[in-house]
Order: sequence, then C-alpha cells, then structure tokens
Amino acid sequence: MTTILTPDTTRARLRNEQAILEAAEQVFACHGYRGASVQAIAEAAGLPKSNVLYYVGSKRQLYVTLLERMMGRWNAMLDDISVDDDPAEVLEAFIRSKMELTRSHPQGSRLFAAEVLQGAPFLQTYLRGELRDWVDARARVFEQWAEKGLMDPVDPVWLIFLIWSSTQHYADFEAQVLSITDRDVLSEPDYRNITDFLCRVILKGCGVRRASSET
Amino acid sequence: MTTILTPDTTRARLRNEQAILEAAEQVFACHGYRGASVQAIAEAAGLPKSNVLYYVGSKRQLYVTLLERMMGRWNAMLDDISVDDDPAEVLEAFIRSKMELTRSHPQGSRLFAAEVLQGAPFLQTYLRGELRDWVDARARVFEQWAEKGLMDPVDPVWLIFLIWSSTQHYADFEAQVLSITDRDVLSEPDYRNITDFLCRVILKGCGVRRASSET
DNA sequence: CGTGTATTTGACCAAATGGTCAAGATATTT
DNA sequence: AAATATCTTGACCATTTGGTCAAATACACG
Repeated sequence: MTTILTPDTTRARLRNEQAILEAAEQVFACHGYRGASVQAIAEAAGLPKSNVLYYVGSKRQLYVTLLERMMGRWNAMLDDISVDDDPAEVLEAFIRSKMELTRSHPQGSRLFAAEVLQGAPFLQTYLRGELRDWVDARARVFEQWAEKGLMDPVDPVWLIFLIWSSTQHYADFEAQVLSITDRDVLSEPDYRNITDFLCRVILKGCGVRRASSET
Repeated sequence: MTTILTPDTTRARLRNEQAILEAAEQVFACHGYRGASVQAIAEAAGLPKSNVLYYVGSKRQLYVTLLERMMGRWNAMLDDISVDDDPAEVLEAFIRSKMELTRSHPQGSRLFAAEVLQGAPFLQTYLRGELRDWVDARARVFEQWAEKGLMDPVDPVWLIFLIWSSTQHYADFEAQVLSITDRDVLSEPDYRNITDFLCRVILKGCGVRRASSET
C-alpha cells in the first residue's frame, strides 16, 4: 500500500498559506482593506512580513484571494430552485443555509460586509453579474408561487434582502449582540434558536403555508 | 426687533466644523477608523490637514464626536413604551423610525456598522449600558403582550435584532442593493415600499393583529 | 486705528506603510 | 555530494501616517 509522500516543504507551504489566509481574513474583517496592515497580518500569522509577501505577492492579491474564497462559499450555498418546489421547504432551507454560512464563517462574513461598506469596489462585477442573475431567477419563482396562492404577493427581492440581512447581522454585529445579550459567545443552541425564530417569523410573515405532512 | 449679529468668524467656524464632520463621517464610514486618514478627510472637506486638526484636536477625538452624534440620533429614536400601548402601532412605529434613521443618515449608519464590525471598542460601554437596558425594558413589554395573547410568544430580543438588521441593511449594504436591483440610488418611493414590506412581513410574522379600526 | 484673539497653513517630525532585494538557510533531485 | 530549487528574513526604500509648531493672516472690538 503506497502512502502519498508529501514533502516537508509542501506541508510547510500549506500550513503557512493557511495561517496567512486565516490571519488576513481576521484583520481585513476587523479593519477593512485600507485599515489592515501587512505587518498586523504577519504578526497574527506568526511570520515575518517579508515571508507573508513572499507567499501572497501583495496586500491587494491577498485581499482578492480572500474575497474569491468567500464568494466560493456563497455560491456553494446558492442552490437552484423551481416553481414545483415547496415554498416552505425552500425558504426554510434558504434561511438555514445562510445562517450556517454566518455561523461557520463569521470572519469571512465580516470581510464581505467591510468590502460592501466601502462600496464594493472589488465585488462590483460579481454583484452586478452572477449574483444579480441569481436573485432575478429566484424572484421570478417567488412571484409564480404568489400567483399560485402559495405565498403572499410580497416583493421577492426585498424578501431575499430580509433573509440576507437578518442572518448576516449575527456576524457583522456580533459585538453588539454579545453586549446586549450579556454573552461571551453565541453558542450552538443560540444559533439554533435564532434560526428557528427567523424561519418561523419570516415564513409566517410572507404567508407561506408550512406543509404539515411529509412525503 | 433685534437680530442677533453673528460675527463672520463664528459663521466660518460653524461652516468649517460642519464640513469637517460631514467629510469625516463619509470617510470613516467608508474605510473604518484605521483606514481613514486625516488627509483624506481634509481633502473631502476642502481644507488643509492642519486646519482640520486645529478644529477637531485629533483623529480619535473626531471619531468619538461622530459616534456620539450618531448615538444621539439613536437615542432620539428610542421612545418609551408601555404594556398598554397597541403592539401593532408600536412595532410599526419602531420599524418606521429605524428605517427613517437609515434613510436620513446613511453615512452615520455605516459609521456605526464599521465601529461594531471592529468589535465596538469605542461603544462597548454604551452597548452594555444604556442600550442593553433599553432592549431589556422593551423585551419585558413584548413578553407581556405575548402573555396577553396580543402577539406570538417569540423571543423579543431576536425580534428587536430582526428589526434593526433588516432596516440597517439598506445603509450598510447599499452598494449591494443598488447593484442587484440595478439602481443608482434608492428613491423615496423605494424606501416607502421597503418599509411597508418590512412592516407587513414582520408584524404578520410575529402574529401581531393590526388594529383594523381607528380612534 | 491699534491691540489682542482666533484662524490658517506650510514646514517639519518620528513612526508606520506596502513593497523590494540579496544573502543565507533548507529541501529536493540527480 | 553536488547542483538546484524553494524558502526565510533582515535591511532597506519611498511614501504616507497622525500630529506639532511657528509664522502669517484675518478678524473683533475698544
């Protein structure tokens, strides 16, 4: 049985690259693109600044890499739907997967927020292209559902933003949430409760009837 | 009738201070505390850097001043309620005034977002003090409404966060909203539609019966 | 007008910025 | 072991950073 031999150098490279990406995501999320310094990222990664630049080329490239990684995670979440699907199931899955993205990648979520806050200079094309198309497609399905009486005739785009904002909040405003609820962290059960709350209120709010039977 | 004579110098001072605050709010909102440079603020205000520092003392002081101004606006919005009030009216007014804050002060809203994104180092005491108390008080009223059957028994804190997040979104993620909806700006009617949408969905979503009659 | 106060601004400072480079260390391959 | 490729890192660079200061200017007021 042959084990794949990973040379020391390759393992080290992977370890360093990962440390850098993690550190950079943290620093960029906290201070934004301009506010982040390569020095700070290097310190967070436990490497000399020159070494960080050796790996990533430049601050700009590092930032772009991180944004691309995050958009990859978004896309992995954005599965397709059709008019024949059950609105309740789809909307609930939508809320849950978006919340899961927030929970599992809070730094990435904040990075995204910081990028959009500054006017999304690096993400314009993605937002005006892929993401807009995705929203439009889904909006059409929502409208058809409304026509068929499966949900209230609400503006589907505002509904999508409602889901995005209410889940995103728990990453971007984590500091506020923790301060006000007197917590140190948001636990697993906290996230479950919040997600259940959002599913309940939003689904009921747009008149989606929950299918009461299965299969 | 005596008109109050404002000396040229006073008028100039006011004008400059206002220009600086406006410029600074814009730059801090866009780039965060660390990412904002006094030079950039000065240019946006049309003044030399030294002059800006003459007026505001330091970058830190300027930032604190802006945060305080924004918290003042928040507080002006946070009126008191009692169990005897009508849940529908109160919740709707809550959503509308929060949305109005977003609409009338998008830069300030983004400044607040950037501050919380970096962990709210300057706002900790406000969040853990005044604001937490305000939330707790309101939460108790919501719970009493639920007990009286005036609304569903949802967690009142998550409900408040739902309102904050879904309205705040249109300031912080304006770039995304504009890209996806293919707009240049959000117009007055847009804001009205979004606000109506949010009122409808959220009130219905937590089972608040809208009083159908007046007086 | 003249005196004192408020404002304006360029010159300047030490520190931090993103980035380069060359020299040395370490691994990999032959 | 020799040769080669990869990695590491301190020294260094031009530019920008927040902030100071003093000299000049504008203004208010007796």
